[in-house]
Amino acid sequence: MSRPQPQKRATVHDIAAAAGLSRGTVSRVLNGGYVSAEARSAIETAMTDLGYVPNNAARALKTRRSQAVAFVAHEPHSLFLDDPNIGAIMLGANAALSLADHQMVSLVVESTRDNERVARYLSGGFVDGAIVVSARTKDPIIKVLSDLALPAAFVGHPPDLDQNIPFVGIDNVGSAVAITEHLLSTGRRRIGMIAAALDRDSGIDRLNGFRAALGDLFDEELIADVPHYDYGSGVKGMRDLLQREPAIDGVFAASDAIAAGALEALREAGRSVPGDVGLVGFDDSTWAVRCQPQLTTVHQPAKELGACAAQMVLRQLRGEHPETVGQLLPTPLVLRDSA
Amino acid sequence: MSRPQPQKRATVHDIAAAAGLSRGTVSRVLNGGYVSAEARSAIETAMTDLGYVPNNAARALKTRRSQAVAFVAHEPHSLFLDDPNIGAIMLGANAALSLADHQMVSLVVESTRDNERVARYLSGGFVDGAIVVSARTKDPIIKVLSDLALPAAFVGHPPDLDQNIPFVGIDNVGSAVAITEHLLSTGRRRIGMIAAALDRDSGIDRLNGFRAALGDLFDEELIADVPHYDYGSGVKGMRDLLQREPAIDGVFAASDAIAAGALEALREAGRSVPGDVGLVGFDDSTWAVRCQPQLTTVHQPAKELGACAAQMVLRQLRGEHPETVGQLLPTPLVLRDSA
DNA sequence: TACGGATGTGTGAACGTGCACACAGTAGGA
DNA sequence: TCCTACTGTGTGCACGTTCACACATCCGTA
Repeated sequence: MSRPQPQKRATVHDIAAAAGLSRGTVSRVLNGGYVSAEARSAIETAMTDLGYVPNNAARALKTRRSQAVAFVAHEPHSLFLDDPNIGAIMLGANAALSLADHQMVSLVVESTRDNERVARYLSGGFVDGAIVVSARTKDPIIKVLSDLALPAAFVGHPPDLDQNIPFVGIDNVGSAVAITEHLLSTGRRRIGMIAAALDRDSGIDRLNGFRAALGDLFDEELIADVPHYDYGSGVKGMRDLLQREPAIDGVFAASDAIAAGALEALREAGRSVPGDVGLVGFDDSTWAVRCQPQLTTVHQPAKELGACAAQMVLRQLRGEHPETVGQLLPTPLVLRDSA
Repeated sequence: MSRPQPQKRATVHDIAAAAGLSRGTVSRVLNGGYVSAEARSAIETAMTDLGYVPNNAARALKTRRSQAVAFVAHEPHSLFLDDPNIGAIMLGANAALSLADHQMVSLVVESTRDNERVARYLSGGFVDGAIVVSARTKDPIIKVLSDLALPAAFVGHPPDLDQNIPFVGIDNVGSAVAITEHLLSTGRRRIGMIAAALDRDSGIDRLNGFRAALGDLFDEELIADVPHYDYGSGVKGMRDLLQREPAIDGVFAASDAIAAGALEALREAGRSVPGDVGLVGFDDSTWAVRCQPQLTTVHQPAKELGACAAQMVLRQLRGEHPETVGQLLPTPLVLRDSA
């Protein structure tokens, strides 16, 4: 019935003409203002009839708003895939943004070259704001954002973060204390930790919490320091610990992926979990339930973190100043079979 | 030294004035055309001095090009996280697009409501093209794309895909034949399959390949049909198979995640792998090396699939018609320990 | 009657860019 | 000498929208 209507898209002019009104009134229907009921309904039917969709580029040009927010992930690609956490954060942010009619544009920073590309992109007016995850200490992006005064929010917070940039995170110290105390409560006394990513706040804080919870039982020798939160690091770290202290009876792995790797190393060394060694992880990711035995771990509300960061950016875009600069989300302990 | 320069961004006018030339010449420097060497260098220094970045919105408005390509993933969120494959495809596409100065915008389709949102988005001129992964048979998005005549490419191809829309994929049938023949070559005779996602080309093709390779040995009873390519489905499917045929000695899992789940079910039933049962997967994802024993599987070039789809869209944007409508990438067998 | 406010509508001017066109100068060939 | 082709540059307009402003109408009240 209807013609294929190949490329012509309806504009405000077209629907104004169809409704017998002016461009201004159409604009007011879209953006709010005084419009009579008849005018509004006439325009709305015209819009559905002609299948009107506002032209984003024109709107962006005039309003100086792109309706897009960058999601900057500072991770090597491989880790991006290996760590389900970051994916969940991204999905949470995406959901919150699209609910507010904003588009998420994801940028992966891997090399220094990428860093420049992203800086140029952020300063190019392509986005109205930015969500940054897993930034490092002394990350150049922190300075870029400060200089641009671009509305932003961090997931996690590097210690040198600008005071005015809001962040959302979890209480890594408190969570580490809680899970370590759980290990202690099951009677473990020679407890080690596979600590990862010590160039980031999350890594440092988990180690500090562990140290604080153990008190006199803490032994520097029982810390294995690995670069990433991944499976391979877990295998390596656990082998290391076993060599240094064969009598080890408890391990706090800085992530579930690391715990899974540790489990493998323990199995290969003939130790049973939780019989010989109690093992706990961190994240409550899909890893936790995949393992045999399933992992006792700290639940990290990844989706909520992303959503919360998105809200923080959106609030700034609405001109509101975030009443809380930093926000910490709760992290319940999840008790399963590994400790 | 330089003033903070709070919000004013340089425009073509500004650099034209700074270089003592006209807007037109600046535009020609940016987009090609006759420009003298002196004029070009004068403009280029003015651009770097003023930190000029072209205004995307204005350019998009004028050229009717957004320089953005949608990445449409038709997956439940949970699967998006569970399946590393799709993440790798996304990263491959992203890399190829940003190399060509295009932005990738990822859209996750989960519910029918999402479907409408995406259709509206695609028809809204926000993107110049679309990459679609894991579309279902009779997916409404196929019709939307055909109607819009939007440059697109599919990863994988539903049988009812429009003849003119290019796709890239792997030879699922051939790969399934190859891996099944490997199982046969190790002496297995009662071979079952955990088949998944039979509403998609990949799922159907893997099953068909399996059937073809087995010939007379094929037994309908030894097919467990599960909905998704995930771990949980693997556990369930394998339990099912074990109950139907305790003497089963080989299993082809439709994905590595499924194989990992199957491994768990086999362990729980006291069967050894590869001793009692030979097990093979599909994807060569991180799952394959995490398992104990590591999985023999089919390597799926996920990143390349994404990159290839991106190229197909870019070619169309350049006005070239893709010389090959469909392209299949090679999938080498990876022999490890599980069979 | 006149006035001020609330409500409703139309109009012109931008936003920053690319492109068609006009124009100018030079060189080569008939 | 004139015509054409090529190189190089400037100018006006349009892309589709929003926003400030002007204008018009209606009401209640001084």
